[in-house]
Order: sequence, then structure tokens, then C-alpha cells
Amino acid sequence: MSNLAILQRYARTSPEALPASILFKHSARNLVIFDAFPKAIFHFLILPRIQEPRLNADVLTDLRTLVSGDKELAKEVITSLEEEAKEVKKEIEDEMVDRYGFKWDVWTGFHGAPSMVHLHLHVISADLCSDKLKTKKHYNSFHPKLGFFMHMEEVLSWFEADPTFFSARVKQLKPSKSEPLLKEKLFCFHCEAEMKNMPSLKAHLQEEWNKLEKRRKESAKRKRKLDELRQAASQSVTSDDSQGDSSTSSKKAKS
DNA sequence: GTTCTAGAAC
DNA sequence: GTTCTAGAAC
Repeated sequence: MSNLAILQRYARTSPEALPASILFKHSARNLVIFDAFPKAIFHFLILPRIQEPRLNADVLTDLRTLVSGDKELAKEVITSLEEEAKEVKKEIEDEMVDRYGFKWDVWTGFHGAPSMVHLHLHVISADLCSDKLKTKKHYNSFHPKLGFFMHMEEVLSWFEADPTFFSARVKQLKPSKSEPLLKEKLFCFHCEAEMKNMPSLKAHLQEEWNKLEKRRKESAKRKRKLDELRQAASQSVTSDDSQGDSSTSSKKAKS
């Protein structure tokens, strides 16, 4: 079997049979796997599990096949993926705080023309700093404003719109509609600056990331200092009130 | 999806 | 001469 169908294989497999290096976690309906070639610091894929007969491989081939079929079933699958994604996002944010001391954005969305078979939702941190991000196609496929990357929020909104709009959006899901976007020029998603080529874009993205890290760390530091000042102030107020009973006043300050 | 590599771009 | 891209093969 080709690598292009590897996700389909995972989606059929009993989760217990998948190695921990591939599978992050699973539920009755979905699998969360580590992207084999992460295009950012954090990058997961969420796949709906194949469950015959309704959730078969054909229906779950990609977003187009799913939304071209039963609309209620499509909404169920996508909503379930969204709920899973929210959990994964929280876990990513915890890891961000542990490893970096601050949080940054996490994007959740589908590719307009995925090259691998089987529906997969990307949950990816908004840095796009990774050795595995090598080509214009890689970058443009995750650019948050280009249109190839379809944010979960937007996809869900189709289901709330009127049926005419919904079917119009379904028709737009032909690969021929989104593939040309991958060939667009390279624009930094932070500052819109145009970059000549991939090496200069990657260097620029790293600089943007370094700036963001510096800003976030400074603001975290300011926040800690303010908290310390507030704590000290409340302690001195309570100790004044209680005429020097330091053990009770420090307990009060903490609560 | 990646890898490989010819030839375009610099 | 080296860097970079993009298309074929897998």
C-alpha cells in the first residue's frame, strides 16, 4: 500500500495496534496522531475512525466526499473532530507553558486539496517553524489567510448558512479550485512581507518567532512582578489589621 | 505525503 | 559555480 493511503490504514486499525510514536490518543470516534512531518513546533492530525457501514472509507475519503453525502452525518463527524481538536489544543497549550513559559495560537483546519487519502483535521501551532517545512506548497497550505487552509470555524459555519450557500461551498471543494493557491507568492503570515524564496521566508519566520517569544516572555515577567506586588500589598494590609500575626496573614493572602 | 534531481535562477 | 525550485517517481 502506498504512503498516500497510510491514514486510511490507521483509521481502520485497532488503536491498540498502533505504536505510541504514531498514536497520541484515541476515542470511540477519532484518532489523534502525531504528524509524521510536523510543519510547526506542534502538529497533530485528527482522523475519524472507519466504522462500517455509515462511516466507511469512501464517505471519509476527504472533506469533499463527506459533505457531498448525508449532511447530518457530515455535521456529526465534523463536530466530533472539532470537540477532539479543542481538547488537543488545550493539551498543546499546557505543553507550550511547560516548555516555553507562554502560549501562542493554535490553528485547526482542513486542507482544500489534501494529497493523502482519508479525512484529517490539522491541529498546528501558529509558528510554522520546522525543519520539515521545506517547500512553497508546504507553507501556502498552512497560511492562515490564503484560503487553502480552511479553518474549522469556517467549515462549521457552512452548516449554519442557507442550503444554497452550503452547496455552493461544497462545489468549491474541487481540488482544481484550491490547488492554484499553493503556487501563490510567499507572504509572511505575521507581517504580510513578501519573501523571495523559501530560505529567506524560513529565516524571516524564525525572526518573527524570536520576536514573539521575547514579547511573551517579557509580558509574563511583568505579570509575575505585578502579582508579587499585589501579594505583598495584601499581606501588609492583613498584617496591619491583625497586628502582626504573620502566620494567619500569609494564609489569608494566599487564598 | 516525501525523495530525487535536472535545469532555472542567481 | 552554487542555490533553489518544481516535476517525476514512489
